[in-house]
This record gives sequence, C-alpha cells and structure tokens, in this order.
Amino acid sequence: MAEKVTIATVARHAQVSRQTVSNVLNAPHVVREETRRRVQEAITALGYRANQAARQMRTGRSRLIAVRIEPTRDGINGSVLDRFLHGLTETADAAGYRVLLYTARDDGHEIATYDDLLGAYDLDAFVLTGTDHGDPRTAWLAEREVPFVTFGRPWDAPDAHPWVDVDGAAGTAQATRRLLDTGHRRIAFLGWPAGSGVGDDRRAGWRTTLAAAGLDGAAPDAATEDGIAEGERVMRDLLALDEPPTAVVCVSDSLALGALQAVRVAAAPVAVVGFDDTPVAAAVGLTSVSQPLAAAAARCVELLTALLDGQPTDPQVLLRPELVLRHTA
Amino acid sequence: MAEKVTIATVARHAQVSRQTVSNVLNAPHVVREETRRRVQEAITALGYRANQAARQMRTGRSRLIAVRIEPTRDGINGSVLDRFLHGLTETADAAGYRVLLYTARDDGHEIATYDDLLGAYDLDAFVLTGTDHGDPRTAWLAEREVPFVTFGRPWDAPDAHPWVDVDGAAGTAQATRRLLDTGHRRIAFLGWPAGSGVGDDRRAGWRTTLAAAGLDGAAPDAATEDGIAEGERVMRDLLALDEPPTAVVCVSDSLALGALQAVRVAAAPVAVVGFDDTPVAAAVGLTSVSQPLAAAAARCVELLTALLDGQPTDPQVLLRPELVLRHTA
DNA sequence: TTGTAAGCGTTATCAA
DNA sequence: TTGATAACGCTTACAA
Repeated sequence: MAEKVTIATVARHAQVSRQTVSNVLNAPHVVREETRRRVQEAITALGYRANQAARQMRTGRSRLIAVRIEPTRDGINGSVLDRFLHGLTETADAAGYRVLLYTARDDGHEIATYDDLLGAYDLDAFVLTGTDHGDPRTAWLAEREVPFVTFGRPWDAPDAHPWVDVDGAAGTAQATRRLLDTGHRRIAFLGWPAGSGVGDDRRAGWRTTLAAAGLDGAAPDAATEDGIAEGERVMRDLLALDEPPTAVVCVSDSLALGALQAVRVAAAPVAVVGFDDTPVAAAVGLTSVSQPLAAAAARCVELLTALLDGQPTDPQVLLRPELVLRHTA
Repeated sequence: MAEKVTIATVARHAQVSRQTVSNVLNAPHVVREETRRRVQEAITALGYRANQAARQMRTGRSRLIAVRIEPTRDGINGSVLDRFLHGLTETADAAGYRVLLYTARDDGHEIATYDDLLGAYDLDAFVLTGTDHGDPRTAWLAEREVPFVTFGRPWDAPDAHPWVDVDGAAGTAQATRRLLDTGHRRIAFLGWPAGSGVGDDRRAGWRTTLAAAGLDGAAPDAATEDGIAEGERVMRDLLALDEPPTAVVCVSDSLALGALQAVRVAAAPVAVVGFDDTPVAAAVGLTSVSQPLAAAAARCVELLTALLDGQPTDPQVLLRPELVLRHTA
C-alpha cells in the first residue's frame, strides 16, 4: 500500500502552505499563476486526490447521488432501468458525482432508507425512477428540502418538483402516424389497464392521432397487464374480431413481442410497433419507440447539479422519443 | 432541515461523555449494562446515525463497495447483471455496506478509476463481474492489496484470488442428462466460439455427459457470437443436416430464443434448453439453466466482509445452477 | 498573494 | 467503567 498523499504532502513538495494547495483546488483564481503551476505539478506528480470524507466533513457535501435499483420484474423492461443507470453513472461521473445504490421493499422502507443515507452519508441528492399519484416519497423529500429529481412525471401535479420524462404520447402518435402513412386504417392499441400515468399517456397519443384522422370510432383499444404471454393472448382476441386490425401500437415491447407471436402464428399481415426499443426488439426486428435514456439520465444529472449549485434552471424536462423502423411496421 | 444529531447530542441527552456513546456503538461489552441502555434509548429517541465521513477519517474504512455497471449489449443477458446488482445491494445493505457504481471504457480506464475511487472515497472493496485470461485489473488490485472478489473464475489461475462462480458445466450437464432421460439421442450444442472460459465450461458439461453415455461422436457442436438472430441462423443450419438433432443445449437464452424461433418456423419437434433463466425465458416458456444470482451476490458480500474483518474463509465458492423445466424440453 | 488557526464528527489512547 | 485529549484531512475565516 502506497503512502497516503495528503494536502500536506503536496504542500511540502511544492514548497507552499497547505492553504495554498487548497486554494489551487477550490479557488484557483486567487493564486499566482506560477505558484498554481508548481502546485499542479506536485499534485500530478504525487497522484494526489482530495479525500472526500475530509472535504465532506467541512462542506457537508458528499458528491454522492443515490438511486434505487428495483428488482427486474420483466427482463425486457428491466433493461430500460439498466441503460438509464449506466447513463446516470457516466454523466454523474463527468460532473464529479458518484452513484450510490439502494433497494427498498416499499415506500415506507424507502423513506427510512432516505433518512439512513442522509444521516450516514450526507447524500447530496436522490434520483427516483417513476412516481405514482400522491407519492409519499417525494413529499417526504420535499418537506426536508432534500434535492431530488424524478425520471417520470408526477401525473397529478406537473410542477410539484423537478423531473425529466419522455413524451410517451408523442411516441405513440409518431408510431400511429407512420402506420396511417403506410396505408393502415384499422389501427388497434394494446395497452395497460387505465389508471397508470405512463400507460394512459401513451394511449392518448394513439387516440388523438386517430381522432385527427377521423378514425377513432372503430379502432379497438385493448388492455392487459404487461407480459409476452398476455400480449399474445390479447392479440389473438383482436385477430378474431369481425374486422381485425391491420396494425397494432403497443405500450411496451413485452406486449409487442407477444402480439408479434400471435400475428405470426395466425400468419396475418399485421404491423406491430413496440415501445422502449429494448435490445430484444432490435434482435427480432421489431419496430419500436425509442426512449433517449442516456439523454434522460444526463438531464437528470444536469438538473441536480444546477439545484445543488443554486443555479436557476427549467426544472421540468420533456424529451421526445424516436420511432425506430425495423421489419414489423 | 432538522438539527444535526451528533454523538455529542446523544452524550448530553444520556448524561455521559461522547466517548461512552462511541463505546456503546463500537465496543458495547465494555460499557455497564445500565449505561448502555440509557445511551441506546437516547440514540433511538434522537434518531442518531453515525456520520460515515467522520468515522471514515478516523478508521480509514468507508463501508463502501464499488461495482462496475456495464453497458447492456443484449437486453436478455443484461438482466443477469441487473439481478446480480440487486442482490448485491440488498446483502451489502444488510452487512452495513453500500454499493457504489462506476463505469469504464476499458481495462486501463477501469484501473484509473480504481485509483480515483480509492484515493477519493477510501473504498473498502471491489466486486468485478467477469475476468479474462491474465486480467490486468485483478493484478493491479492484488499488487496494492485492495480487497476484491470477482463474480466469475479466473480461468488461468483458479486460486489467484477470491471468487464466486456458478458451475456452468454442471448446468449444461444437468440439461443434457434431462434430454437423455427423455429419450433424446442426437443432442446438439449451440455455443460461443471456443476461447471464452464461460462458454468452454458450459460446452464441456454437455460434451462429457454425452461421452459418459457413449454418444459424443455424432453430436453436432455449433458456435456463433451471441444473439437471437445468430441463434436462429445457426439452428436453421443444424436442422438442415442429414441427421438433424432432436434436441439442442444452448449456451445462453439469447441463442436459445433464436433456436426456438428456427424450430418453430420449421415446425420441427426439437427440444431447446437455454442458459441463465432470464425473465424472457420464463415469458416464452423456455426451459433454461438458472443461475442462483442472489446467492452469488450474497456470497460475494460474505467473502468481502470476511476479508475486511480478517476472518479466514474459503476464498473460492462454486455454486450449482438449477434446471428450470418449462415447455421446450 | 500567502500563511495561521480553528473546527467538522468520529475513534484511539491514555489517565482517572 | 468512564472521561479528557488528540488526531484523521480538509476548508473557511482571518491575519500577515
């Protein structure tokens, strides 16, 4: 184990006081150019790195951001969190922050964990993935003035706190428009049961686009829990209708994959569009709406750093998804 | 923001010195029972939590473990890392450790990141997922006596450092035996190109089981890069053989999914077994070898805490996977 | 522009 | 069994 290099080591090496080294690090403009250079050289020569624990004790800031990692319910959708986490880690890194993971069984446990993390590690901020109507977690954090950003809108109060989200309605609208442009007229929607903000939003994009084309009356609107098997089952029902749809916009790649399966079994020429552009979609050639996850993660970090540095920023960011065309539509 | 509760607050509240509070926390046996109780009550009453930064400054230990998060190449296999991470976070939590994430472009960058994390955050240990032949990262860590565990064996030197792994050969052996038991005789293997430790190990389990049954000569052994499309393509070739296999053991769920696709298109009654038991496998009814990821993560944490506390432990852990029977075999 | 002194919350050492 | 004191490495306030 190499000897520990502290600010004192650097000071000795550069023939200055410890304070001057600290100034070079935290207020470079106040140090004479020549001194600054000499100190910088000593820093790189010795491989000095400021000790975060000591810094934190003085400043109260840890340069640590916490994110919850959820159990993967569905390997397909799980990859979304995976990619978001990766983007978050990368951009946080670039901004000088590190990402700390935590898990929680439920909202109550999660709040207890906040308390824990805040008390023990002086966490600078939290990133929550997804919020429900009347989320107790955001209320708790807001009350204590803990900086946080959610990836996902608070559907009941759009300006309650900073968030980054992807415009799901714009995504399904784009998908529906594409299907209209390629000649489809009976375009179904395969979604989740009404009540989830995300699901309703995506359904709305499909509905309004059809309505704008004067085609909303006849279009079947099916709903089921998420899953490949569920998608296949519901799609079979749709194909059995008197006037089956010629295309279907799905709320997720899982459902789309199921739908695709049903369509292939029935050998029906039905176009299918998924949502999330998961790697599985890419693998099977499924056309899908792609969420800009890396960008979303980057904007989360931007919002957070602005918040922490007290800079004013637009606290709500809505990103546009993009339709990735493949073989199925 | 609530007032900060420090050890001094607790000491005042319980009418003892700061040191006694510290003793209650770190050396309870040295404190008189009655005093201990009074201090404990003050701790819970005030919601006191030891400040890690201060503790770390004194002890040099951060109770932080770093894990690398990799970009998801394939959404299907990505979920493996996802589940491992979740397990790791949970068991680390229970052991009083937190998980810090980092990314790296390549081995060199990763080593620079070690240096960074070690210098800035005084990380206690690293968990590496996967090691190659002659991995420079493990060499770097070992040289500096930084505690670490890998999830995955170092194939060239089995006892070079502590690791946890899943016995892939046992998994494919079990799959092959199952196929033999259900009457199959021409059992192919669909794997990765030779040279990867993991892939070769899984292939070996299939080969030795067939050899033990005296059936190794005729069995086709196909190899390709990972991916659904690749699996489908190679399986098509296998089905076109003069004597096509009646069953196929695959090195991954991705390849198995592709194989399944080819089998269904050809309407051939061929059994398929995957590897990793990803949620997608569950969704489509694919029989697959399941890695005990939560257990693996837990053992990693166990090994690490033993290492950090200087307790002797068996430094290598090989876990048995389990064959999950579904519809395809 | 540079240096000195104090203190952040904890634990190790030593004395009571 | 308990308490006083110093020290960990850093930054902020202030003096030189």
